[in-house]
Amino acid sequence: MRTDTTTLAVGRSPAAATRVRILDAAEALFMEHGFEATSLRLITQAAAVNLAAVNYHFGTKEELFEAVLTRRLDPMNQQRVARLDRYAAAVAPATLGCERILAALLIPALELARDPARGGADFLRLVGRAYADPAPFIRQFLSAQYAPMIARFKDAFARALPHLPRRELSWRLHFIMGALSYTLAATDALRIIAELNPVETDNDELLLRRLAPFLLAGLTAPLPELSDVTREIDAALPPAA
Amino acid sequence: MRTDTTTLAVGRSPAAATRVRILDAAEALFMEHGFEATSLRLITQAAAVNLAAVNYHFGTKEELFEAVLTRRLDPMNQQRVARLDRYAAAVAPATLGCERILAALLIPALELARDPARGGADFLRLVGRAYADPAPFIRQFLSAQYAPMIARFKDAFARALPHLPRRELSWRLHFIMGALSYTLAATDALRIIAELNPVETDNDELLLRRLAPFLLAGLTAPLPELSDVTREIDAALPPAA
DNA sequence: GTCTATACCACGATAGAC
DNA sequence: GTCTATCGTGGTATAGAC
Repeated sequence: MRTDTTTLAVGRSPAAATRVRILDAAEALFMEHGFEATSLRLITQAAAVNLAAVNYHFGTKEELFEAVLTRRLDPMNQQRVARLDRYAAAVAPATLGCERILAALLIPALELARDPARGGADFLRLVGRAYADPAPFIRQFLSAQYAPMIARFKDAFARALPHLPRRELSWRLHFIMGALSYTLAATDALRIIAELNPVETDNDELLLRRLAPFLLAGLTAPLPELSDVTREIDAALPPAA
Repeated sequence: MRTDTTTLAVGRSPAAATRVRILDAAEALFMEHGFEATSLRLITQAAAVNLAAVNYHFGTKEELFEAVLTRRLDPMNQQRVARLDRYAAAVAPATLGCERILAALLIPALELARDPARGGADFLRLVGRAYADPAPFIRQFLSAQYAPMIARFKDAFARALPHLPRRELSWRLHFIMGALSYTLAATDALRIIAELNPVETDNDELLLRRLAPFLLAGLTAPLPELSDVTREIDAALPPAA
């Protein structure tokens, strides 16, 4: 039965090494081609293991995919929460600002992005894509994976923005995670925006540095009732039937 | 050969009707299960046509997918540009504000979202998912589909925000399209944010009304050099190797 | 426990008959 | 224009070797 040597597996025993070799090969191929477009036959061939080994160690292709994500995501989300706790401990109670909370959310992602041993920026792109995948198993998995971390950050933001209704905060946090995921996922979609001038294929680091102020402004924006855009929408669209 | 009765096809001749029946069935099934997870056998069965009819009328499954998107997206993007032109004509030259430009971008999407005959909100979700799809053919198709529209809006925003460097504007427009796409795509991912309290399964209309102020604030945010978040990132992360 | 060989059915695509 | 037959490849399951 599936030994719980998920991450350690230094590769002493060839037995445990099989599991890790599959994980590594699957990660690289999923990053390159996506989930659906990557066949188990390609993965097992790259890992130099038998096709049935995936079924034995992970069950299905979907469970293999979840294992690939968990291996990197779980530590990263723990780092996010740990950094949030560290920031909170360094200031007076309930005085932690939005800037540092947002930084606690982004910095561990940046650190992962510049660490090739953990997949680097390509792995974050994989996560971003998974975040928008229609497959129910992916959505459920990511929900469970992110829920505790998100809950912690939502509480922190709620304390930093006491005037903002909880409901509104939920939406804005949703937009933030969406913009972050999409930004990471759509590396080559930049051409949609910058048609000809080939923006230097920035590493995700610079990208996140540009994203942070954008997200911070949206997070601290006035309430939607006051916005000129919604007034414009109201003027153009009569109430729905 | 593929008759060019893409949209009309009122269904007089059974020949043209086949093409539209495939289009309708494919649209519904792609919306429900996504591109890869929808088989041609399921589509042709739902459309009550032969399996090979897809190959005859559209070529490949990919081209069928593009036809499904084009049928709705092309008119919507034309409406966006038309509305932008209308707004620009109503004010003095170079005085069109960000609010109305953003409204021109969002209102046609809202109109489509509340029109079941064009697929409604589910179709927008399909587009949002496609926007983050790793498949190269989808990215290329959407680039070509959106490029002219985006270019028009980028010019408009550039006039409204003369102080903002062009490069920075490109990034922010990228973030806006990302947040928009993701928000549309991740209808059920709301639970990631609002764990237990089941936010009313809002129609996309309310969702976009909440998104608009968020995007407007990000668009008009101070330059990244001034942000506290980037300073925080700088403090935590020494320059990359 | 770990791994392998192999069989199974569904998939996208196409050639050729009608 | 439409259909049937068929090909190569996909994920999955299992029987049995080490």
